[in-house]
Amino acid sequence: MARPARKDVEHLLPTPDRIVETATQLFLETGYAGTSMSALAKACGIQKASLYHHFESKEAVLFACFQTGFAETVERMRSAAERTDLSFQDRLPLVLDEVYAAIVSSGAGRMAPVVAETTGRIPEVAERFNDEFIEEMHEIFEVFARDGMEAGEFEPFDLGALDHALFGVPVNLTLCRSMFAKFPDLEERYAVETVKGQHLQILRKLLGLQG
Amino acid sequence: MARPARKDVEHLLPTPDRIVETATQLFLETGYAGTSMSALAKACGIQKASLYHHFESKEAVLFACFQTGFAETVERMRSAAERTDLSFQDRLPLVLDEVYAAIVSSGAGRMAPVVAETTGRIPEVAERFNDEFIEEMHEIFEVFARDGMEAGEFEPFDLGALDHALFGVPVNLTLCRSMFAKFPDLEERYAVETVKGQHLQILRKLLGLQG
DNA sequence: GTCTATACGCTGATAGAC
DNA sequence: GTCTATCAGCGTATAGAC
Repeated sequence: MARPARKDVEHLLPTPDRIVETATQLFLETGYAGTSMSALAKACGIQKASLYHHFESKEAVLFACFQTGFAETVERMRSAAERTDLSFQDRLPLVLDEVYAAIVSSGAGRMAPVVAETTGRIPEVAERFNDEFIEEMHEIFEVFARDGMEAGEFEPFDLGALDHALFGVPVNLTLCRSMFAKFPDLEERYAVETVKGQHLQILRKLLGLQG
Repeated sequence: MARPARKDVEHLLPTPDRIVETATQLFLETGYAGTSMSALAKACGIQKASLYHHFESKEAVLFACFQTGFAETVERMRSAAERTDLSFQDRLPLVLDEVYAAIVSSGAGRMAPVVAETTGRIPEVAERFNDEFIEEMHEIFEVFARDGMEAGEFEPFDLGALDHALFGVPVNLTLCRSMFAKFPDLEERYAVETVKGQHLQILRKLLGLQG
């Protein structure tokens, strides 16, 4: 009996990319330890042994998941922060858009719980996550905020505090959206655009842009 | 040959409590799926089979970890928020102390990544976490903030936004402290008291208490 | 590059002695 | 209540045909 034909979607990406994308999804849903190579193979529509043709181990798959997207994400945020054709306060919502893309919507930031889960046994993941993602994002925003203050567009405010105010809200949102992913009212209670709007209010008030 | 004497510390708590406490610690460090019953037994200083005398399954241990402390934590926050002998602005740091205790220092909030990891297969955990912890904390703060505004002590500000400003910062801090637990400079970069102080600045500014 | 088949340790869980 | 001994099944990973 012939093997049933695969769905077209499985051929949209070369196998290694498809594995990484599928693995990312599964790690997000059930964690690293909770995702078996068998489950990954099945979700990819290939046999388990074929995984080992592309990646030498499960850890290698994890590393590959963290190799993707950091640089692009950081560069998108940098571009928004350096839009010198705009005033600082006009750049603020653009920067915020990139922060939410990076952390909540499509982003690397959603992997934070997986980093927490694996940091004990695979510390390299946490190191890369910190060096290539977190530190970069913080630095870009710090420069942006300080320049805005020096230009007199933003009221002076503690840069460290501002940093927490910027990243805390979307990180909390991502975690809630992950914890309550199965709740039917998720999109109501934790709507990205709504929270982003409220977050912008917060930042504008802290930077003295109100009124 | 005689079995080596146990350390005194293992006898400070009755066995079921010791199991729950040890399991909480292990779940925090290596996740639910990443923590085996053998590892738990060894960390408790008992045999694996003895675990099953006290808990009928691994899931039962997880539930027990989430049964502990929610009510007390919520009540401590409520007490702080309802200190009618103090002004609203004097209550604010006390409320913040309880929020940090609940989420960062000793708290139930540190289990959020475990909730995220298990919500797909064990949705009851996420439901309890939401109903008995998150929702309660939000409601207490919302009442506190609204009453403070109505009393004229706080400037009016969007309550939803304020909510994100309150919980985002400590949730982000907890997650960072979990991800970078092995970093030698953890206590420098992510010191609880420092962040709490910066967080208080943020809230005071949003509530119009500056100056 | 994908498959079938398999090695073998570890998993959650149980039986039954003490 | 704790132990030793054991189970079936699943975990990661490999061998070798096509």
